[in-house]
Amino acid sequence: MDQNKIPQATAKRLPLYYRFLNNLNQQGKKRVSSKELSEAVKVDSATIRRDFSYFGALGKKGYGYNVEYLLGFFRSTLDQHEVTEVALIGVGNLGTAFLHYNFMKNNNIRITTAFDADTEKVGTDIGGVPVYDIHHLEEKLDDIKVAILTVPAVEAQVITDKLVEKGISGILNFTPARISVPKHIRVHHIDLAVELQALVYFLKHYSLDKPE
Amino acid sequence: MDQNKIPQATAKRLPLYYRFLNNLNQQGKKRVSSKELSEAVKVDSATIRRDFSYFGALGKKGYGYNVEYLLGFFRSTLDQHEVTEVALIGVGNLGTAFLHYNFMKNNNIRITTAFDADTEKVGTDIGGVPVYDIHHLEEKLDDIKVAILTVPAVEAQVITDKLVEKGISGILNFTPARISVPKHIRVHHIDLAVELQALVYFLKHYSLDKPE
DNA sequence: ACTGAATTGTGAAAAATATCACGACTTATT
DNA sequence: AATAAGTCGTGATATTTTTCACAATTCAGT
Repeated sequence: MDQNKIPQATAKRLPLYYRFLNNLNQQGKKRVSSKELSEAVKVDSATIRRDFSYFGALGKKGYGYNVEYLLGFFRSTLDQHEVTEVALIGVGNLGTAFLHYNFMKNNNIRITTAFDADTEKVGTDIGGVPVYDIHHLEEKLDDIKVAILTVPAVEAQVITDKLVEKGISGILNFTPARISVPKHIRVHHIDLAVELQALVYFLKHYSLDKPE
Repeated sequence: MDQNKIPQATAKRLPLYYRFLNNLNQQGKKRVSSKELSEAVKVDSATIRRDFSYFGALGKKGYGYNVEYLLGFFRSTLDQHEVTEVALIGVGNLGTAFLHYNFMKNNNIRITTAFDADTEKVGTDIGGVPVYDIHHLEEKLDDIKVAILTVPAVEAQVITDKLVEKGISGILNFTPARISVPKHIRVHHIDLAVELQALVYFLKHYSLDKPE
């Protein structure tokens, strides 16, 4: 909407920076240099300075960055003032892992609703989140714009279609299926098997001390 | 070691291609075009052709690619002939999800050993994988080169150090901690909270129909 | 055989990302 | 006040990745 100039690669690193700044702040640190931050998050210090510079001059030459100031800045940049409600579809092991994760701690994100087909799970609370019957997806999804998809691959497209119909904006897809959506909806894929296989491939084919 | 010319971006897509070729093959499809594949995996068709071209001329102009041939080619490229044994450290919800995932179906990867600190879990089998006491990591890890790290963040570095000492080559790190390792060891980070937050950020700041 | 439609493989260009390297400024110390 | 050490912000450059666009080739139909 507004800051379209920020490179996607930078945007993907912002949450990471944010979390580490939070840690530093909690440790009572007042200032931090790009070099220190670099060691903590394993991103080149020049890249960090460049990333920050897209938002203006946030630091002081010869000094570094004021942790509290930077944190406040990122808080508003990352929209941490307003809670984002998220639905979780599919309460298997992976889904349950998400339900137990406290996103509120660092991020103003809350999973408010979960869905599953298993009647044993429907009606329970997991990690404080009520689990509804997936067949009632249409009624219970009101106003939620983001969904985490942790269902079996075969269900992925059917459920996606329902989410789309209910006006979802973004989907974090953990199924191996590459789901199809209208082009105004954003889908991020995280494919655990692909990640594992890619790691194995890199180990076998790339010589040591190569980055990422 | 050998094919160092292949771009990293390409290498990361190979497992994805491989899985979809497998699907096609099981469906009995004999040929496929880069355009079809593109729709299935959501990667631009020119990118797919470019990716394949790093391995030589695998297709036929005006025809496309022979599914079986391509599959065989990738099988050997991705070292699918030799089983890769993987250890899983931390049998929480996320870890359990991995233990139930059958990587052998498409990939010749097998989780052979799991570790946890919880005495209730130690000694059990989950998804056919024996769970050992994490304090016996040193004795039971023999010869395993790849580990999946799904422990609480505070434990991450300590356990990593032990893995390094035992000669691990690669770690798939699901903890929010950015672990430190000697530079010849490869670590891939998958940070679930960061992924979720990045998605939310993109939704708020990037206008629609933007890619990835 | 010929024609038209489909599709690859790739040179070239564009776009995105990362890194280098240094002037300018800040702080601390003497 | 002067000096030294530390650090940012950024122009310039390098590297990586994606995309365009088209000649060359193949296939299917007549």
